[in-house]
Amino acid sequence: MVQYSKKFQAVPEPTIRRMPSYLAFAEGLLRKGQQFVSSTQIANYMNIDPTQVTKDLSYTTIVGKTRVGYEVKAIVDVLSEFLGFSVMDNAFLVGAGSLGSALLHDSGLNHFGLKIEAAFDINPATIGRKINDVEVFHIDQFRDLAQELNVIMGIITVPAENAQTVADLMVAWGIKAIWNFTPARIKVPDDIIVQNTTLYSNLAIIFNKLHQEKREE
Amino acid sequence: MVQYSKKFQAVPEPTIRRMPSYLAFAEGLLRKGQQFVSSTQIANYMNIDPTQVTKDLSYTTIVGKTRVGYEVKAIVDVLSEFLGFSVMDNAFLVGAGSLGSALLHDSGLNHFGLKIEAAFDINPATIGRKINDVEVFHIDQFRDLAQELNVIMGIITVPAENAQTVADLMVAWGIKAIWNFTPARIKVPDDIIVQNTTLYSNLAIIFNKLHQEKREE
DNA sequence: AATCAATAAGGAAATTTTTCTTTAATAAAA
DNA sequence: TTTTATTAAAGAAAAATTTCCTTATTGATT
Repeated sequence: MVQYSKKFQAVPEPTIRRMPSYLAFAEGLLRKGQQFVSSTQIANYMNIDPTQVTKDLSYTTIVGKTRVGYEVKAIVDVLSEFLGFSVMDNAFLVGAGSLGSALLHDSGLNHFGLKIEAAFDINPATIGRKINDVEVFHIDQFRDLAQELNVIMGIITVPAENAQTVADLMVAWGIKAIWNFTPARIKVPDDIIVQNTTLYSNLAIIFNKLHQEKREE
Repeated sequence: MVQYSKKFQAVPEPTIRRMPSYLAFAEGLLRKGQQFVSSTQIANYMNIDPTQVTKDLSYTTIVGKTRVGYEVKAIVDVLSEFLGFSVMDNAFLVGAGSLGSALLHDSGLNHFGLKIEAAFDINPATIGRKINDVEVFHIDQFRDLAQELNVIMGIITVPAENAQTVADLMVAWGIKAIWNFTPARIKVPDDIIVQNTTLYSNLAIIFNKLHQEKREE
């Protein structure tokens, strides 16, 4: 594994997974005008242990006040910054099908620092159309456009069997990170960051729990 | 935590998360006509340790053959069954916005054992419409329809601030599991299964890795 | 026929993550 | 002013997960 200096200790992935929810909670409190929030409150909201919250927040520069809690505004500011939500990164999306266009419509991505600059597909019916102001190009045009725009992320929302082909293209285009929404795993060079997001994994977890209940009866 | 007999040992969540990818891989091999697959091959595809694969598969009834591997067809059959993808469960979806309609369009859910019977919203523009043959009703009609159809799962794709309200409704309707796509955490009775699927968590992980690279430079 | 190499499987060890415990600080209450 | 209760924070312990190690099996090679 990669070595880090003590200053930049690697943050556990489960911690990073929880942080966006802390942020969403704090944003809500901020809107309601609440100034401080305790780890107990956050833990209660998240249904986790309070020490988990303090441990998680200790990876950031946020410090709490005994008997008071954390400043809500500080959580919002520091966490947005920490999670990389406060700087805008550019992305290309390949596969303007149903999931692809859902992402194109999702303003949340914009809010959390991701701007989808262009979409690509091979379906003539969608090429040339605009989805939520993002134009859909033929995939062959990717190379030219990648030159123009400073795009660091590629989003794959094509059918699973085409995932590797698209990933290869993205690597060739010089993309740094790939967000893969297919259940297929892709092979890329070591320096490319890959995040697999498979909805069906979540479905599997739900079904497993449902069936577990049945087994216990 | 819940107690299980040794026969029905709880399967680690990370294992269940990986299984749909094993399944997708095996389905691909089956289409290509490959009869056997080794843990090494699967591990190579997944970029994980081979023993991880054998450990994961050992939770199921699948057994491998030394020097040969696992039967591809067995993996497909057993894993589909094991993950609950081979029986169809019924769901209601609340929030027919962009993410909601993407899910309605996604044939993968059907393939993996989930049928969305109806969708609900409060937006008059979408009520009455059909999205991929699924009708959109006003949310007040939920109660009546829940009686008719044997719906065990509720899918929440509304804005985060309305998640709790919708969840409360779902619990009142007698739903057993909730698939929550908002970053908000919902409070439900202990016997209700909740699966939180927040896209932005994945975004946070990517950004974190990207920034880590920068720090290492 | 004998040897070699690849593999599954089970157990042990290491690592990671979560939970528990203790301590110190401090706002609120008495 | 003193006491009490709540909290953050740091460290220890426990639990969960992954990786390593060993063994046995068996198809392929010599």
